[in-house]
Amino acid sequence: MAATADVMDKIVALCKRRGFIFQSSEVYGGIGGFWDYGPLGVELKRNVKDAWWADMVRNAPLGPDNIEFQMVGVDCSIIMNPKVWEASGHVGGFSDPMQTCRQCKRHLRADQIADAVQKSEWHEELKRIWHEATPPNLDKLKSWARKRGSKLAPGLALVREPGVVIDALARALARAADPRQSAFDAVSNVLFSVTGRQSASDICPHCGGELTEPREFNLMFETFVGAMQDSSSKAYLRPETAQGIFANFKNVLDSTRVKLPLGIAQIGKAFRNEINPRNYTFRSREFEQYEIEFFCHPSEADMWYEFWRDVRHRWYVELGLRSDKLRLREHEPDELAHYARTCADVEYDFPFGLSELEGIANRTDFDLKAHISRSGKDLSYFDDQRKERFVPYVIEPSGGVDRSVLAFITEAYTVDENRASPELMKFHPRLAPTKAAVFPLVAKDGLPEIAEPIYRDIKKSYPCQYDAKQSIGRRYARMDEAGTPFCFTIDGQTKEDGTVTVRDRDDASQIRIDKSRCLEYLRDRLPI
RNA sequence: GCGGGUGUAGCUCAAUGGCUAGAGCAUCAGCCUUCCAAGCUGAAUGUUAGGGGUUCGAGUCCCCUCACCCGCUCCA
Repeated sequence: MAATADVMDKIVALCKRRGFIFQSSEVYGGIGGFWDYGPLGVELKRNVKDAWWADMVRNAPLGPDNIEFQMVGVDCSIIMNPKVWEASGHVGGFSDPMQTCRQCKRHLRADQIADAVQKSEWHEELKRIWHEATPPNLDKLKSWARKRGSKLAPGLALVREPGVVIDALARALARAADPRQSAFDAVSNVLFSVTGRQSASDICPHCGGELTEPREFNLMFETFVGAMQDSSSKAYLRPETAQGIFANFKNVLDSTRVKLPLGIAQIGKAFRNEINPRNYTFRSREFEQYEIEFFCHPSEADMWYEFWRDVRHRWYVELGLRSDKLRLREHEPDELAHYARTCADVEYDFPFGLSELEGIANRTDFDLKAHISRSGKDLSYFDDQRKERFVPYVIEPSGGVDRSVLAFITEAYTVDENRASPELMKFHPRLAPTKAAVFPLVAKDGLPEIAEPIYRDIKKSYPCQYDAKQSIGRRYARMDEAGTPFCFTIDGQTKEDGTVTVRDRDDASQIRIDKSRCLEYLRDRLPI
């Protein structure tokens, strides 16, 4: 674990040193959960998004049995009518009331507490002792508190202040007409706290300690539309781009002559007020998503789900996530969100653990039906072939752009102690921020005069750097850290036979090609 | 939000409560250099996170604030 943490630290350091990723507002000490992309990072991220848009939208793959289907894009506003988020369930359901244990300081979801208490070992034992005798044996309870209790539930009132609690229990039993009616659940609150006011839902399942009041954690950022800040002007920054697509489903149908099956794609920012952003850019409060909502007939939903799951997994592999760190994992039925019938995650094993890059879900007709019901608009679809009107099912491949970028960075990061410059970034050439560099071996003897036109020629087609300063080794090393796949070097031999060397980033090998063929060399190795 | 840790140059780190806060690496300039962070010379770089206090004197001790990191929680 120490070693893997070190790897992440090295990656973070390289990303800062070379200008991939900076902490947002760093001059003011930073701000948690927000990150900036530097000159190399913005090129890398743009390449990732461009590759997605090119491969998924403009040149979408053929469907099962080579079905050609339609794929279009949208770019929706970040702030939408708040009713969108009421319909989608985000206002009500996208928040988790949390409670904190005053004793052990654990943070717990309020809706899971009562259940967890019932299942806890200390609760089982208390219950058993209580029911063993009639009336309950208080001495036995007292000795349990001293021994087992102090281990299992050190935060429990009965354990912390046995005298006070046992007295309170004795009084409660004396008051009861029939001790047998003093069912465990009815008086158990006395066991839990000296005030007797706590119930099983206010007790820490781990240590028996008292919890704070439930606190609302709505993960949506709030803002106000217009200058007046009151409840009527409250709005939200979108927590996902998907709802913009659902809200525009009818607009797209009515304006573009598309037919089902139909995919609508969007890349854009989304915002979630995470309780605790962690793991570098992985869990950010402001992040970018690429999402497809793929609308189809309900009877074909399973087929399209499998299709998209495999297409999306393959896309990551083809862009360089070749190691066994990339995994495709089907969700277990009990893991599924309320809106999803089936779901698979594309996961990457980062140094900080296996984490999700993208989820592919069968969302059924949940979202469209929610918007039909809330807005009163008819969002159903009439299929001319089938002569049938229906609410489409939706397959949703929803990926995190920044998470993918971090995975590509992590996979590309390579340490080779046999090289003079051990650290390098082996980006897929399609993703590499800079595609090539041009160096005169020395900054004299007419070499710069040969190199500069080559650089200017390449620059018209590909991001390219020119560098004549310092030793050649240092220049190669800098390009290795930037992940530049190819370096062209002009040397003395260039003046004699017109050839330059091409140096390969991954193995530092060199070949000579004619100086007129540099651009052609790149075109053969870079798509588009 | 709670607990723990950290905060000195771009990076890694020094500096017993005591002189003008130093060193290596990196950066930049010049020289040299015909293929892998080479060599020589030189330069630039700090509100010691911010604020307050104790003291003759604070990077160092105390308090507050801020930020980041690690747990609890999270899923694009």
